[in-house]
Amino acid sequence: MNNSPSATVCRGRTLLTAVWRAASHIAGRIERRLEPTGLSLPKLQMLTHLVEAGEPLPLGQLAGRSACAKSNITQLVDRLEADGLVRREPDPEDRRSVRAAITKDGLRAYEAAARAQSEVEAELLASLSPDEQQHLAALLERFREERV
Amino acid sequence: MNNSPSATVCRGRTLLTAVWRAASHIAGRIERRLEPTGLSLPKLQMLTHLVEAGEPLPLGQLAGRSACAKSNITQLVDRLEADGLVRREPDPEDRRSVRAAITKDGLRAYEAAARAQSEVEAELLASLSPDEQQHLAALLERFREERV
DNA sequence: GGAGAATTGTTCATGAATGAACAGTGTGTG
DNA sequence: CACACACTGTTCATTCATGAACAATTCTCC
Repeated sequence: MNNSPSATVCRGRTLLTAVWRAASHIAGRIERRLEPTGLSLPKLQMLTHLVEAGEPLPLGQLAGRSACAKSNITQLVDRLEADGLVRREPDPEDRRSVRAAITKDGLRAYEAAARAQSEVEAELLASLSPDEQQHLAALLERFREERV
Repeated sequence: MNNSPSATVCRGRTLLTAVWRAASHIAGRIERRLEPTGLSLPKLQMLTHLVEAGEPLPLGQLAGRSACAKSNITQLVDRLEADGLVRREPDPEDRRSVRAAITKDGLRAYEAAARAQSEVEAELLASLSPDEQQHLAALLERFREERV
């Protein structure tokens, strides 16, 4: 999704590309539904972390939870701050650290976007029975089990 | 994959994120293995289209086959041309059109990269029996069947 | 206590993607 | 024939992602 129906790559006929296409399809659907909220998937992700944490988070924490580079967070927070959805605040305990705090507007945007996301997810999951969902999750998990 | 172990997005605990994580994981593995060849996944994808077509392709064709924006192809071909892996040639039949032709260097790079890609795919697929692969593919396909 | 190492966030250069706007070219149809 | 329309690729502004280099701060340990 790299944000967006983003990631394109692929093609070929293998199972791996099927996984990739499914992921792109999902991300695309969600992002389209997110449009009216003005949030992108990466932005929603940031807000979600902040809401779930229930308190301002140091940018490094955000990078960790999103599994992405610190420099990416710097920029993402720049944009969120420009949108007025997040505020940077200094950490008195550690002067190296900067914490991101969600604003009232940020919370409002989050709520609408989270709802939209859930709707799409529900729609997509409706294609599969609970059993099938479980099975799919189990199969996907296997790719990550490294024996290397 | 935006390239890259690219797309990060995600998080949450749903099945959808499992799909996304699996895709990122696969892309990441392939891109790491591609590093010595100097090709990224998107670049390899372009070369693959050209090799499979067996002839120079108009940029619009490439955009269609990769399911991405034309402007992205313009840039991708710019970079491939800078690398000496592809050549732009005018189409005498239609002066609007520009065709991308793979060079000898491009073919060499493609061969090495395609080999690397196959290796990784084989490694990953080894985690699943043929039956499971089929099942997984079928399940993933369901997401794309729209009843909307 | 002070020197060296580790951590935190920023900056910069680059790659990959999008969409809007644009300039040339080709194709009708009246 | 000419005008309107459609198509092709490029340019531009923007987003999202990475990794390397850096400044400030904190930690460690002699």
